[in-house]
Amino acid sequence: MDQAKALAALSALANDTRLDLVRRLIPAGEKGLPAGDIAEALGVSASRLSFHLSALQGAGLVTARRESRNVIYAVNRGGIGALVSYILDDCCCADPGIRACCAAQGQDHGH
Amino acid sequence: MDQAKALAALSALANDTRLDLVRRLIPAGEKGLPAGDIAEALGVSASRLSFHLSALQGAGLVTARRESRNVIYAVNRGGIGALVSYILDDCCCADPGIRACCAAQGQDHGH
DNA sequence: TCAACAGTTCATGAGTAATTGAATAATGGA
DNA sequence: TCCATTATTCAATTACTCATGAACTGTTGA
Repeated sequence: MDQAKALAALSALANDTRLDLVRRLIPAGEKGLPAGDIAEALGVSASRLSFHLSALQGAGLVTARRESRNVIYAVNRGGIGALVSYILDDCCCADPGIRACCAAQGQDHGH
Repeated sequence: MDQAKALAALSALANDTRLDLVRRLIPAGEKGLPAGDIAEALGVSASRLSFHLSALQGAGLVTARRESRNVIYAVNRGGIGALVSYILDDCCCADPGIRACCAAQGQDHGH
């Protein structure tokens, strides 16, 4: 991942609706969710949802596939992982302090 | 970290100049760097630099302290760590696939 | 083929972010 | 005190992001 792609991914995540969107898609895993279901769950208009989903898709954070009338969106774990790696390794020069700091939170005693 | 703070941090990182800024500040550690040195290193005007540094500071990603005529900026490892934790744990529901995916890159065989 | 359904795209307008250069602090030395 | 240094703030401009609703595309079943 280069800086341009990282920037696209960061910009994609830097939005309330899109952060909610990712949070909804994660539990659905590879199976994904139809756009309509997501729209209803989040209480967001279809066009607005489409706008935000394509932002996430353009940034490589979600995938889309058509199934009959529905378009199914699923989170792209690799894309999110690559972004986190970029932040930790490229941007933060693999600083051990930062990695330790966020590894700690992920386990038990979140500070 | 709540979503509003995560959003502020993501927005702060979602910018070319500010990403470069973080990359410059990391090696300097707690000691930090004077604004003027950073401006020169990045080839950015003083006012523009000040603008971007205060964006990072507002998001809790860097700290600033005055030392005589200089203002010294240093990266806030805890702030960046908290953001990464938020992405991995809150937003991605601690999905093991994503954490594995970015832990792998940080070690040896980055895919 | 026609109508209903599921999503996307487009046009508009409102709000926000970024760049530039000039003006304004704040500090330290002569 | 006066001046040079260092950095921030302000005003103006430009560009971008987002929300909204209408129009459009693609798909299915009657």
